[in-house]
Amino acid sequence: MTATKRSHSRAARIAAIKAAAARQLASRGAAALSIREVARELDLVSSAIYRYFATRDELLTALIVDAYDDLGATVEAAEAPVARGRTRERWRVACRAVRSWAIANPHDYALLYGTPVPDYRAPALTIEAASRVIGVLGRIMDDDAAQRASVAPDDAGADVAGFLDVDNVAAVMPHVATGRYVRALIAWSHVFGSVSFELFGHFVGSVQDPGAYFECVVDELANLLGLASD
Amino acid sequence: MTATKRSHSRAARIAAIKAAAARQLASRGAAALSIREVARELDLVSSAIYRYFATRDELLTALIVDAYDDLGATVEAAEAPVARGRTRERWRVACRAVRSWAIANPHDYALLYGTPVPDYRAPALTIEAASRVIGVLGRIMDDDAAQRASVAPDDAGADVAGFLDVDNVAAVMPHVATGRYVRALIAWSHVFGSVSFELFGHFVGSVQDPGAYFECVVDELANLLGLASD
DNA sequence: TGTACATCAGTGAACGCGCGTTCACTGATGTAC
DNA sequence: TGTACATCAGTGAACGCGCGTTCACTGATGTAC
Repeated sequence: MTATKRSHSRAARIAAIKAAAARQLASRGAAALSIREVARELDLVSSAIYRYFATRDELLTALIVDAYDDLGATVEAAEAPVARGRTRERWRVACRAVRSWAIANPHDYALLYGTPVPDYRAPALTIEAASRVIGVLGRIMDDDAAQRASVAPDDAGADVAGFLDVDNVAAVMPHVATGRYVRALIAWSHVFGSVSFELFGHFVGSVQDPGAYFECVVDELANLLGLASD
Repeated sequence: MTATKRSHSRAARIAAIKAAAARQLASRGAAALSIREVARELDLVSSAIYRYFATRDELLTALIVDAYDDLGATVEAAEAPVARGRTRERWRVACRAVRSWAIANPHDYALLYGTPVPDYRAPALTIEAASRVIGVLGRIMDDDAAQRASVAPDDAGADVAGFLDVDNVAAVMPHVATGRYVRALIAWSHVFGSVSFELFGHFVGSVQDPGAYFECVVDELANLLGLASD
């Protein structure tokens, strides 16, 4: 009982540490995240943090997992209200949500999809956390395929079994034909590729209004996927 | 005359500093690049470096410019031997060259296309240097369009003038119809998006053999661009 | 309910490290007459 | 060709900074009998 009291305040402390660290991440980026600075913000001595996180990397891992989860939840929430059958609109909304989240949280986005932090090795935990967004985008493609199973025979004749993790991909979108996996991966990865290019400054000189451009891209990808128009 | 001697040895020093810095970049990444470490490698005192580069950022800028140039030259060299008319093959070869270069020089690639270095603002110089690779890929698309001007009417009806830097894009590929610009940008940026995903570990769990996958992607992009098959 | 003991949060000092940059300087290399 | 002067490369010490992590400790909170 009192045990719960102590563990409750412990949980609160952990949350406070993560929140402070997240704020620092948001304002100065992952490289600038420092245990001493976190401690300062909480009016603690730096060594106190070690009661909660054994190492800087452990704290960073927690932030990564939280960020993936936040992104996943955001995209889920954005896409949920759209009628299940309107797969193209779901796709659009989900893609927009990814981009908006990235723009609102550029350093978190960079932490997840940018250059890996040097000397940091991502534990399996983070890979699992990453799957939430993948799940949303995959489910949309899958629902579309399920609705119109007969329509498009796979044109990409390539035998994909040799170079994809077919089981994993199939688990995410069981109704999508194997021959369309490559396009699905292109569409999925391109969403992040576009956002990265925008955030990292590679559209300077070619794209003036990234928001409008992104809309076009999302529709082109929907075409590539053969999503039903509406 | 003797003036040239001094300036020659000066140029050699600058080259040596950049080479040492590039080695460190290659082995530990941009964040770990340190003027003191560079000086150590050259058996110099750290302050000596300031005779040649006013600041760490200036050195970093030089490395970025060199890296863009190296990438550009590599892709140009790879694509040059292919007959000009075989645009699809040129596209394939150029894309492969981008990927190979990235794999061979992962830290340079990350410096160019990954998360921007914190507190580093890229001068216009680097943007100019970046255009060399863009030029190669753009020229291929343009040559293809020039050869078969009549063929594909633009299907993407979007009026692109509002959100692209149409003049700049047109300068790179004057024969490509405005309506195809978005696809061209998708193809171009996706090459880097795929390479980034591979290098940064986001294909773990879905792509087993990134080389084979990349081949498929490149062909899909060629289809998207409507490049003549051969 | 009260006491003896164990657990845990947080302290404060220290270790050992590396960094970018400045500054006054020596000595060699080049220039002008 | 020789000398007086200016330019430049490189030195060595220092400034001031921040970092992650360890360790022996105090005092409060919780547990067992």
